[in-house]
This record gives sequence, structure tokens and C-alpha cells, in this order.
Amino acid sequence: MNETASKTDLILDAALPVFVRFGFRKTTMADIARAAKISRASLYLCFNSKEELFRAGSKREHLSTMNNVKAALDRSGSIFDRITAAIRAFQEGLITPFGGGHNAEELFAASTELAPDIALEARARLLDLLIKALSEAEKTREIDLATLQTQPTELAALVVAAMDGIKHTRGAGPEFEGGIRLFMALLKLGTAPQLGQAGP
Amino acid sequence: MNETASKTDLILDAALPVFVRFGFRKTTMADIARAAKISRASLYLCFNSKEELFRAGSKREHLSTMNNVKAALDRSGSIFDRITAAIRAFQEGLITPFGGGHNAEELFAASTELAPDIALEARARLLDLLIKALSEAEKTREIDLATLQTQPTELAALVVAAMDGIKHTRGAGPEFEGGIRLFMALLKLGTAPQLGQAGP
DNA sequence: AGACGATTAGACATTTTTGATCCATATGTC
DNA sequence: GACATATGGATCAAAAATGTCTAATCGTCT
Repeated sequence: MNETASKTDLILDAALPVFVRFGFRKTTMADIARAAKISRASLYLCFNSKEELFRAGSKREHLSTMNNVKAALDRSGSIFDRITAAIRAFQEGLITPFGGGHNAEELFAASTELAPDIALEARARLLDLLIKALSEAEKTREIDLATLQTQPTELAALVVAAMDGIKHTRGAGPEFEGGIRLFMALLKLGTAPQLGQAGP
Repeated sequence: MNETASKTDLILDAALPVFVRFGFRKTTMADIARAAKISRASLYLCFNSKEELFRAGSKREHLSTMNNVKAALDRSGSIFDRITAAIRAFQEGLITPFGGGHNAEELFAASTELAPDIALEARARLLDLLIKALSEAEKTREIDLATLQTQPTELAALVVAAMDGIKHTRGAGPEFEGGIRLFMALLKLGTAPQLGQAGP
């Protein structure tokens, strides 16, 4: 099979916990090589720099997370439950693994500084998936956007913004869950289809 | 009160978890200063070097642990229970805090390399306390060393050696507890007073 | 055995970080 | 004001990290 991909994956598997434990700055290529049980020289055969390695890891993590997000939206259930699950997957995939603590901030900073494109692309894709889900829900009359005089694109942006705001102000634990639940309840009320308004 | 002592204690309080988390090598004076919420310059007003700071922390930790060991031996109960508790206190005080993992080894190495006198003195004191406890137990006829044809000093040395060996071969978790329990049972049998042999 | 690619240890120059010191400037305290 | 103490920043030597390179080693294949 593709040996290079498998090799880099093994390295990234070993590197992730090291980055999580020590942060980007305190993690050395020697640390990663030791964790991956290869030599430092071999590390540079797969990745040309520490930054490139980190970017690859960040990309893989984002891809994996976005797959979970998409799966959550594709499952059955109400549009609200699916969006809630998608948001939870997004948060757990990109925040929780960096176990809340001293390193979380430093790692997040490194991510947005060294690989801003990856993080931004993931956000764009999340927005896109939400727009698609909301559009379909509107077509099937599960939700009604006429009351709010809005569109799927605008509403999806609000959802993402709310997610960000809730995460920022509150912590990342059960408080975040509560905030999301409240917001989703609000969304449900605002988009409830008006019975007997379907047509003439 | 003694302001310098209190100040250094505050610094050591802040430094210990940093050392535990990152190990000696990866911990910088800037890290410690940040954790203690003082400036690097102030740090050097209390400790002349990183090594001196580490030694002070190690010494304080050893003192605290040895107090617990002494307390365990001074409590009531059989000599075997008290020795078992003392050994457990010794292990938990100097090993467990360095949460089992990557840093434990590095920290232990730093301790025996940067402050070998402190560790050795603690061991000597442990031996001394055990000798005293065994001597008193012999006086009160709780144990009988005649069967083994030995003395408190020799027996205490064996206890320490066994503790070391068990810790070294087995891990530090419940396996250590089992090993100690077995050894103490052996010790109990070997030192059981011979009934009706007290004297003419 | 010999050839081959992959992997490695190790030396290396360069850049970055850290340890440690110093000073000029706050920040209170008497 | 006089005094002690804390701080940020400049500074310099020492240590460590990055990234490159070469020679040696290893395993595999024929």
C-alpha cells in the first residue's frame, strides 16, 4: 500500500500526544522522533521542518473532525439535533483533545499562527455544511425561515457565530453544552413552521 | 513572620507542579516565575540558580515526606502495620507525586544527580527510624530476632532493600502494594516470638 | 555473497532559547 | 524624602534546537 502515507500517519500519531502534552514550543523534533521510535534523520525524510509536521498534523486532525461533523449532519433526527451534534463534534474534535490547561492556549495560538488557512478552511466548510442542512430542512418544510425573514446562509452564519461566542465567554465544559442547548431551543422556536400558512 | 521563608515557599509551591509537568530540563526559570506570578529577576533574589531552586524544592519535599514517615511509625498498631504504612508514605511522598509517566524518570534522575545528598539523607533517616521502631518492638517482645539470629540494624536494612527491590522490579501501583504485603507477612512469620521461650 | 534501498548515529553550522547578571525605573513603606 | 523591594528590559555567555550532511548499518532481495 501507500507506505509514505502510512509512515507519516504513524509519525503524526506519535507526535500528537507530545504536542498536547508539552505544547508546540517545548516539543522538539527529538521528542517526536523518540515518541515515533525513529531517528531524527528519518523525521526529516518525511517532514522538512517542525512547522510542516505541525501543519500536517493540524490538517489531519481538522479533516478527521470535519468528517465527524458531516456524519453528524447526515444522521437521522431533527435538524436541531443534527446541528447540535455537529457543533459538539466540531468542538470536541478541535478543542477538547488539547486537554484544558496551560498548553491548550499555546497550541491553539500555534495553530492559528502556523496554519491559519487550515483552521479557516474548516470553519468555511462547517458553514457550508450548515447552509446545506438548513436549506434542505427548509425545502422539506421542517423549518420556516419566512418568519425571521432570513435565508439559510445568514442563519448558518449566526449558528457559527453563536457557537464561537458561547465557547469564548463560557468555558468549554458543561457550560458550553448548556449555552448551545439554549440557543438551539431559541432557534427551534424562531423557525417553527406556521401551521395553515402553507398556501392559499 | 519570616517573610523570606514564606516567599520561597510560595515559589516552591508554584514550581513543583511545573517541574512535575515538564520535567527539570524543559522547565525554565521563566516558567516558574510565571507560575509564581513574579518576575524572573525576583526569582533570582530568592534562588541563585535553577539548580538551587530545585534542590530547595527537593529538600522540602523530602522533609515533608519524612515527617509523614515518622508519623506513620509513631501511630498505634502492630509493628508490621506501622512499617507498612511508613514505607507506603515514603513511596507516595517521593514517587507518586511525579505522576507516573514520561517525566517521572527524568525528574528522578535530576533529583539523584542534582541533589544526591538529600535523597541519601532521607534514606538514611528512614533506615534510622526503622531501626528505632524494630528495637522498641524487640524490647516489648512484640518481635523476636533471636530466631533469625539478627539485629534491628540488619533487619531494617533488609526492609529498605526489599522496598527498593520491589519498587524496581515491579511497577509502582498495586503490584508494589502486593509485594510489600507479601514481604511483611514473611517478616511477621520470621520474627514471631517463640511462646514459652522467654526465660528460665 | 553481493547489490540495493531504507534507516540510522553522529558530526556539523546556524539560529534560537535559556541562564544569569545588571540597571534604571516603578511601587509601595516607614 | 529615605528606604527596601519588585519589575521590565538590556545584555552576554552557555546550552539547546533546527536543519543538513555523510558514513555506517540494517534488512531484503536475487
